Amino acid sequence: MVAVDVREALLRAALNLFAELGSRGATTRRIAQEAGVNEVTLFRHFPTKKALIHAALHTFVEQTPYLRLPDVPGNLAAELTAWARDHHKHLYKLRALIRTSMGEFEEHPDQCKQAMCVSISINNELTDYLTEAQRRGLTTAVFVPRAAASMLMGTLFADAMGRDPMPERYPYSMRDGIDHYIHLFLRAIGASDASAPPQRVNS
Amino acid sequence: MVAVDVREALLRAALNLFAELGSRGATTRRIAQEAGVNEVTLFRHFPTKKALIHAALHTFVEQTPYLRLPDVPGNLAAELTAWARDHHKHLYKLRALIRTSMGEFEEHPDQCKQAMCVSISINNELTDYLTEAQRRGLTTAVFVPRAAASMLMGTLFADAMGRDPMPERYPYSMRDGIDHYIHLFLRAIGASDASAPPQRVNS
DNA sequence: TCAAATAGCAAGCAACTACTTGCTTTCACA
DNA sequence: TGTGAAAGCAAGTAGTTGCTTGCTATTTGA
Repeated sequence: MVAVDVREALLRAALNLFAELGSRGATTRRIAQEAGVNEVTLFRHFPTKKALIHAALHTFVEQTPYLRLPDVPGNLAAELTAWARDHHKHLYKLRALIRTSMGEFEEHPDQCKQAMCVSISINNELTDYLTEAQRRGLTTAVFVPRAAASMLMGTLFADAMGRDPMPERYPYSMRDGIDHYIHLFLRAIGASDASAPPQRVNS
Repeated sequence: MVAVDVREALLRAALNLFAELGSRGATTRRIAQEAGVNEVTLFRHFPTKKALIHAALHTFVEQTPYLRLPDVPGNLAAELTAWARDHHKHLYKLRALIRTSMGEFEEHPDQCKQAMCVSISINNELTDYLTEAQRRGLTTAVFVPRAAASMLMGTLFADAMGRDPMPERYPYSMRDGIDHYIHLFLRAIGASDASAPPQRVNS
């Protein structure tokens, strides 16, 4: 096993164990074991456990891709539905990591902010998209784009985070849920084609 | 100091330290110190640390009051605004505890569910309220009450949890934010008085 | 006033933590 | 074939963890 493999194995193991057990629970012994590597080797690649976890979060965040919204809004219903599905899928896949990071905000605010910075740029992008839609007259209602963006993202976020701790709150499937949310959202911003009840959209 | 005081001091200290440091960080030494009590005394009141934290969450959850929605919906805008303000205030006050509980879901799912059960009943109550509003013709749009309830609660939840880790995403005040959310929400469900832009409402 | 309940205190337990040291093994590459 | 980088391994550091033991001081209620 060459050096770069060991490093990557350690980063991946650290990320997985951090997501599952938090930074206190992700011990150097466990990380090394999960990476299939001796614990001493861990300390030869990273000076401290803190540095390892920081690096794990950093490289993960910077590798994370996400679906971009069009610069020029066209079909709001179609574009927002596709975007919401992708964003929700992404949040749901990373739910353990996100929950753990947020849970450690009091103790390690910088580490938490590091993990959350993706969400900030996505929020900015959605805000820009809604502002542009508004400017082009694709929406008829009066609303504050940033607040509307927070509403839609907050809805998707809460759904993705709350689905397994509170299944009672989400008796519908993810797909149906997103259709409902988008339908409500389109009417909230006065998008013209929001009059019909939500229909299945093939993606 | 009589026995009941010691017990309550321990419960309160355990809750605070759990919210701040998680169950791994809330050590029995620290809890005892915060409660102004000897560590041995802690183990005389609670058999294990686990039992103490469980009891702390349990008594806290069952003491938590929350503003009820009217059984019979009248003025949707006024009632939902008052409710949303109260609910958001509550979430924001408990943000550290909620974040920590959710962060430990992978490791202690039952403990997390225990803390989240309040949110489930609130969700049920809001769903009932919206169903009744729909039945009485106070809303003109077609929507699924449970999904709408999740949307509003999700929005408030994400705002309360994300405000301090991501201030960039919430450049408006809590009060203004809630006004915007409610305005959007009322139009989403087709509440008749949702045509005007959001105005300050004295509470 | 006396006994029972409850607290404090000092000490210690075994297990685990992050991290180190010294030495040996493996292996690509020149 | 030999050399240097990188890995493994056994052991040990000092500190922390949940929890216990044995004993003493204080309070409380009959």
